[in-house]
Amino acid sequence: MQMSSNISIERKKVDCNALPKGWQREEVLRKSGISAGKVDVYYYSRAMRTDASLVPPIRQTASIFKQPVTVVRNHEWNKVKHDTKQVAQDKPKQLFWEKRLENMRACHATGEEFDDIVLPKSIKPLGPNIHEQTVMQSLATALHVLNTPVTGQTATKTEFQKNATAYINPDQPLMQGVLISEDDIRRQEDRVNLARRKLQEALKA
Amino acid sequence: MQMSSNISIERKKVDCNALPKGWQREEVLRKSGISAGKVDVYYYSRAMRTDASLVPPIRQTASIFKQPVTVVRNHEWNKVKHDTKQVAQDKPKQLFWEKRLENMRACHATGEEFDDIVLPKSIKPLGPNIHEQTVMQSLATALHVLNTPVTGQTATKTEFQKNATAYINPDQPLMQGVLISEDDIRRQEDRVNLARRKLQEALKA
DNA sequence: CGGAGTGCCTTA
DNA sequence: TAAGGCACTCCG
Repeated sequence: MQMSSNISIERKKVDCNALPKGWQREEVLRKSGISAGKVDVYYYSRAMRTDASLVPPIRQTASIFKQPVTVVRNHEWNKVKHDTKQVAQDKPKQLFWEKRLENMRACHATGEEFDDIVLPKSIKPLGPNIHEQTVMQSLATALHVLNTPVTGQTATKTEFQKNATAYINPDQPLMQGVLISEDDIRRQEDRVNLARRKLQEALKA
Repeated sequence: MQMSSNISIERKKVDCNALPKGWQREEVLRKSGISAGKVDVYYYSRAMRTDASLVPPIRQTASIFKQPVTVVRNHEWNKVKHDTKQVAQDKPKQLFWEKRLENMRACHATGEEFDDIVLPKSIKPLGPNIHEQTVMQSLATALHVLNTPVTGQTATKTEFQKNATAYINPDQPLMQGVLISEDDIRRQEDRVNLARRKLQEALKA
């Protein structure tokens, strides 16, 4: 049986010289359960996901939704166990927040601006005055933030023109629904296989 | 590389006569990787953790807590996207559900009842009319269901007598807080080492 | 943090 | 060399 002599060290960030510049190693001790005492190691290049600078520019004010409330008699108020699971509620989402990025361009450290990125034809913008570069930013954010599939909006173009605010799905980027066919999958498999064969041949030489 | 000629047979549970009653053998075919085609054999002695019959008798009705609600104009009601993340809320926990087990006893298949189980002296019941057999059931359920440490209630006996419902921690069994000292750990290590030595000697003979 | 699933060392 | 068994990774 092993026990750490210092129980307060359960998370530590390490600047590790063996790592490429800008990478960081974090060790987190598992505190409970079957696997208590094991260590999970995480590597980060640049800022973490929770970094405020990577959060899209949605409204920052507090939630207006009602929260569950427990009423207790006065002399017991400081003994009540608060159920943290119920307190955590999502903030309301700002619709069309992508518009705030509309006139901004990414640039090199030198100040030189990047060229526009060209999206595949199957990705079509959806929404009032949403054009290619805005969908690009919307889609990139969705891929970065969502931990569910990115499929686009399900409402039709007509519905969106009638009342975009009513038909928008705020979890998905501002593009028309994208369908991946069996053929698409097969084509992608072919590309991967081709790349593998090329790699094998390169390794032989 | 070996592959089964019938790809649908990649997991099979077998009632094996050579096994003691109640045991089950499962064979799982490895589907990918270097060791694809190899078979892993698992033995189970009773139901798995997810078995519904093992869930303690907590209240089964729906939540009475308020849920976030979105008001929409009438002609659009069937187009609203419901945010599933917000709908999923925990059911309220039934306090003192252990009382439902109070007059029940485990028995053999023959109908013969088990003797009462005697708990260590360090485990003390806590709560209105909670006695040894009820703590036993409360504790057994906690050990089975929790994936966090089982430590007992933190409130004092006096607080519990004053207002059990206010001071109860519903995540923990109905026993007074239990402390494991370094000495307890050392004593347990000694017991394990002794048992190992006995086993070694038995294996030599 | 748990569990499914795979890597790979040990044994005979 | 294969089977057994444990360590480990990966992902939800």
